[in-house]
Amino acid sequence: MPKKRGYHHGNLRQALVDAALQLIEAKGPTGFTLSEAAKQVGVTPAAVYRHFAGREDLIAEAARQGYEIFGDVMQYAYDTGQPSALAAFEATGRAYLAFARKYPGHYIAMFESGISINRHPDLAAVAHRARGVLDRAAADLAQHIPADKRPPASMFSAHIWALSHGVVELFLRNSPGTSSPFPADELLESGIGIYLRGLGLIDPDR
Amino acid sequence: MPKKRGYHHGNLRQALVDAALQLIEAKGPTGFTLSEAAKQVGVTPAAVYRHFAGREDLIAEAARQGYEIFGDVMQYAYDTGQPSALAAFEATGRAYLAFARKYPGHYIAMFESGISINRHPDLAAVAHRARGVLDRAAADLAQHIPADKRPPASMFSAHIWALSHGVVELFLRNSPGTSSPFPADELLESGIGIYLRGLGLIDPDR
DNA sequence: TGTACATCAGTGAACGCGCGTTCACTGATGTAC
DNA sequence: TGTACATCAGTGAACGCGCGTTCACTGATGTAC
Repeated sequence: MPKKRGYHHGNLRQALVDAALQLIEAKGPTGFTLSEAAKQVGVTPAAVYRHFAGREDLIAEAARQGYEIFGDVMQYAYDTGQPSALAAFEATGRAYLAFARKYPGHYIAMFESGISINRHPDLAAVAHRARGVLDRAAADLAQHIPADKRPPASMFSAHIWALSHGVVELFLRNSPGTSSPFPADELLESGIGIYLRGLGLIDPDR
Repeated sequence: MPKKRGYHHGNLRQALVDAALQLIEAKGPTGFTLSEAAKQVGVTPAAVYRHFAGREDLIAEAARQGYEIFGDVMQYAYDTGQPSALAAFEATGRAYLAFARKYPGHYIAMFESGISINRHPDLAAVAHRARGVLDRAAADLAQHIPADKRPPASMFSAHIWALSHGVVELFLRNSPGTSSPFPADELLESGIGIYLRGLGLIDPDR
């Protein structure tokens, strides 16, 4: 990160996004203000408008970058688990939590900032890509269930997505009075394990 | 609800809570402002301070009432399922979702308003009570698992809580680009079903 | 039943604040010749 | 290499706004005698 070089900043756009992420992480999506992000970067609030249409646009960009990273992380996890459908699926579940832990600012911008994903087409696209990885992992896994008792694959991914999201919201951060009884990873891991056993995909005695 | 009777309102305190809940439901926890709640009730912003210490105090009261209702709903569901531990457990899961659907304002105040539950002791107490019902249902259920392969009961309740919360956040409301593939109830119901099967508590062929 | 008075529950004006946003501007940078 | 000029990326002052909160006040209500 280059020191400020007088009048011109050099990479103000990204610096603003980074500042926004930092503020969001520190104070929540509400705590972040355009002016404060500008101040943190050492720039006048008006300068922001050279790069973004406004406050929401800046948050949207932060979220977009988050979905980009999220998609990559999920894809990498999926690839790592291959060729085992089971391993790939478990890996994506773990990756979800890892992402939330490692990129809390992005996570909040994506899921808790109240951003309307459908108002920014590119945001919707990149979000869809990330979601697609989990869907594919679920579809692969569904192949291993006898067709007659096979629930739709998108249902799996929805279940796992919901479980992961709930674990993050309730147990990763210190949410509503949650004196977390277990570490979040362990909770998610065991939850997914029991779920997969319920699908008949894991030996009950494993 | 009595018409405004001139100078004195009659039940301003509760009217303000109701207005806050309505605003929170309509615009999210951020959208709610003290002044607007006062205006909606037909009263000066200053009048609010006769009844609440300030903005956060008002939200806290809304959340408190939410936890009160939530606790009742969960308790009722638990009782309804008795004496079957399984039925009671499933009922509480369903009750979670029903509560979120029926009382969205309360739900948001409780879980998404960023309220710090530990700053208001009575809030913590009433939240703890609600949580306790789910814990008890899980403990009852754990009795039916052979002791040597029985995971701690608080883990169940955490799993179910997380799954329920995730379903609400992602699929009940129209959250981040969620073109919900399934109704939330169905999703939660099936998820819990698979989970319980994974615990060996439901016949695989049921 | 009537009156005096204490208490309660509002008013309305004012405040300071920080926000998002705009505007005309100017300093720095890049480029054509 | 040097100069003129267009373009870019900032400044800084100003704005209107609605917020949360305070204050001295006043109208309405309840109660004691």
